[in-house]
Amino acid sequence: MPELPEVEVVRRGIEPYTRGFVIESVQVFDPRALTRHEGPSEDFIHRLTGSTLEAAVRRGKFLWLPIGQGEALVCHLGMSGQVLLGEHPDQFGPLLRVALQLRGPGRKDMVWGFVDQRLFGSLAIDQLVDTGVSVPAGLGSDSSQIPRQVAHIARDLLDPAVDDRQLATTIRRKSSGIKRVLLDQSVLSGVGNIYADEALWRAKLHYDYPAHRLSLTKARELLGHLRDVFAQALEDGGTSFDWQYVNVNGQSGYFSQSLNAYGQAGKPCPRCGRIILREPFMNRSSFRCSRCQPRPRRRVG
DNA sequence: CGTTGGCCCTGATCGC
DNA sequence: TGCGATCAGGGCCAAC
Repeated sequence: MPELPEVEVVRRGIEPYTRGFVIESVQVFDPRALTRHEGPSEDFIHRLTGSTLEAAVRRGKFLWLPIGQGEALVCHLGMSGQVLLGEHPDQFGPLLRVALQLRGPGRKDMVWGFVDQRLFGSLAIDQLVDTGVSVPAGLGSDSSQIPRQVAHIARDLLDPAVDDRQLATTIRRKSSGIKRVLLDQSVLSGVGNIYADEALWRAKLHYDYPAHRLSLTKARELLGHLRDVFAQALEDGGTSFDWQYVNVNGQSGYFSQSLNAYGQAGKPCPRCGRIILREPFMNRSSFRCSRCQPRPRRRVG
């Protein structure tokens, strides 16, 4: 379940193999991995073949690699996507959906493998459009251009252009529960189920706590917790909840060993010792401490 | 317009 | 051993 830290680990992993690397050939083993691409597989292959990668840029959970001509290869890992680097497509296993053969300047050839079990991830070629502001659109490039299909995605908490006070104000204008707001990629990006639960645990907030009832201070504190959780996960090389997430070198992350709430149902809260609960939330699960994160009371009147 | 609920997709795992 | 049920959840979109 790659979220911002895992995607950033992937970005850093592939970055040394982008600028100046030419895509010699493209193999699409399963066109369902191209659902974000407007057009058939042949179009994807044709537009990518012979192009030169310029950078590896990330905003939230979206990655894109500009290829010139105002276009970029856009990559979203979905739930189970992986980007693997190797020497031959055969080494990536049966879940390999797309392979790119790369030739680097003065280096031997290499293969970029897109592996995805559940097919929620995908690759696409998309037009780069102006964001309308001069600051970089994402991490990894100075360009202020962004793929059209990523334009509606908000900046993330590792983006220096994010103003916490302004973001906290935006959050406080929402009428939804706080977790739903954190997961809304048009408010802020990069947060998924795992890091939302971890940050809410640190902030001692229930997932249904109304966002508009947060004080400005509390909202900003929550953003700080999210940033801390991201930073710790990045240090650890990304969370790996199961074998599905492997970083670009094929190594599993291990932040999952330091999770306080997510996936800890039935275990004692590391802070107070009360049991961690698992509850249905938006067709998935939410984990919280039964004491530290009590269900909010209805406001009287 | 803001908000909300449901759907997509597959393979690992579990229970019988 | 076989097989159906269950589960994982990000992003999108229809509906309210």
